[in-house]
Amino acid sequence: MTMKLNEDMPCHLEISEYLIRNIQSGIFRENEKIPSENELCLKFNVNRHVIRQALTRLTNLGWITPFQGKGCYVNSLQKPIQYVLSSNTRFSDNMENLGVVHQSKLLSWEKGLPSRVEMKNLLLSEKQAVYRLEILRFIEGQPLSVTTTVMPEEEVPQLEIYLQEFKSLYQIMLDHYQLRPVRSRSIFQASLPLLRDAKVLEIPENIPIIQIESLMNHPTGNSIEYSIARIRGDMHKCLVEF
Amino acid sequence: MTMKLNEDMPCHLEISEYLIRNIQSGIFRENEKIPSENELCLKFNVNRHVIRQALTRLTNLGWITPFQGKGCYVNSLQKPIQYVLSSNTRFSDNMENLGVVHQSKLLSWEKGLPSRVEMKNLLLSEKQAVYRLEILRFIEGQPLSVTTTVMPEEEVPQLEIYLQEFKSLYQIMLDHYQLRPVRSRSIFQASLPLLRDAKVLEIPENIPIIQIESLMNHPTGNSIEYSIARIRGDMHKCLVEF
DNA sequence: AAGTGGTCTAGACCACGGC
DNA sequence: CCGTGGTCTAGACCACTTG
Repeated sequence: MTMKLNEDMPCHLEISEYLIRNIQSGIFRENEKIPSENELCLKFNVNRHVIRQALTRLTNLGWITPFQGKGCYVNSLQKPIQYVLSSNTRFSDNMENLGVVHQSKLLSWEKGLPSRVEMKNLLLSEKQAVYRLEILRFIEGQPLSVTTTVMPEEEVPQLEIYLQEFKSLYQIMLDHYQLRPVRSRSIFQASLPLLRDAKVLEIPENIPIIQIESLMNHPTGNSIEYSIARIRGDMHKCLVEF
Repeated sequence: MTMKLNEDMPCHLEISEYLIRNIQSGIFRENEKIPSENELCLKFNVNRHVIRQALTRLTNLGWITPFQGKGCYVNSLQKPIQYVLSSNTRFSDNMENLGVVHQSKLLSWEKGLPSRVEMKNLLLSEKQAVYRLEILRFIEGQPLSVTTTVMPEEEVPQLEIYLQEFKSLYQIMLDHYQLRPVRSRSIFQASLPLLRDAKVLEIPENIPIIQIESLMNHPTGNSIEYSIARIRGDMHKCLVEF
């Protein structure tokens, strides 16, 4: 059973639009396999290369994920979690409030001298060491975000001791340093992930992420934490109230 | 002069990485042409199709833009404008403060009944009509964002009169209705543009955008403006202070 | 007319997954 | 083993830009 196509649009675009409509209308269902490349070749009576062009577009736009040897599967469409950003909220609080299963994992950490940007944001001299942490956060078992967090050593001396059994940065700061940082500003930007971030987030490199650069202060005033979070755009919304 | 390639990576990936490095290091300069497909075929001694795969990736990641009959040109890398979002700032104010040349254009408008979402946000009944505006904003002559703005008719009766010579929505509200809306909340999300938005923004459909859904109130309390802005991620940062 | 990118065909071999 | 997607070749014609 072959399928006719219009003639004003390139064939591969026509086919990708057709497939997208089929996903949107639920004919191809979430997490299920779409027809194989060969089947689509027969259906549309075109060369396999044309089908592959169409499927590449669907992959890039985040509709499907191809698996070698298995087929192309429709991505489960995320209903983004709504995170409330205010001066006092942190990741764990938000997820607790939403009743969402969450988890943090320390990917890596280092102690070193601050970069120019870090010096500027944390008001440090070039000799004041900082801790730099890479934290991966999950909700419902899925990677949601990677965050680079930088703190002056003098605020959290010997932090490595408490990193052995890392569960929540907030908890460490509270339990061992009596610190309760307050958000002073955040900067939002949409972008594409770096290859490294795309890998740990388990997404293709074409999926947009929201980057949130934040500065957290002591309640009394001085900056103690500078972080850059890269968050899957399709899993996350961020609400700010004024 | 041909070029050797490693063997552990697919050839097209290898080539696209090579080209990206060349752009990053400035060997291929901003707004200049990169070698043609045929030249690259000779250089790497591969089929044209392989080169096209590599160039497709570069296009999708926003490095180059192809022009039929001319060649592929390196995109000018944007330094994103930093917009301050607070309860009182609007587009014009921000751009004035930054000393940036800006402009707004009314793409279309309509008067109609509110959707369910609009009713919920603006606290309207299903019989209360709304004005719906599509506004395109430019900075330095380049399209930056498309915004859909919805306002109850009763707040801005006979708005169409003032839309004839549209320059700034804020100005119209202030001059003709003595309204000075205040931002009550915004929701941020990174996503890909709809085809329609990609066209008016003059970007490929793979470039991430930040979507900002805002609710603006009367200083006294009730909601008077509900808007959804879609903004080029590479041209825009949004700062929120707490 | 020559060169560029855009589309499409036909066919080959490989790597991977599941039966 | 077969079917799947991933890579690559060789060649064709078209649409568009430039000289």
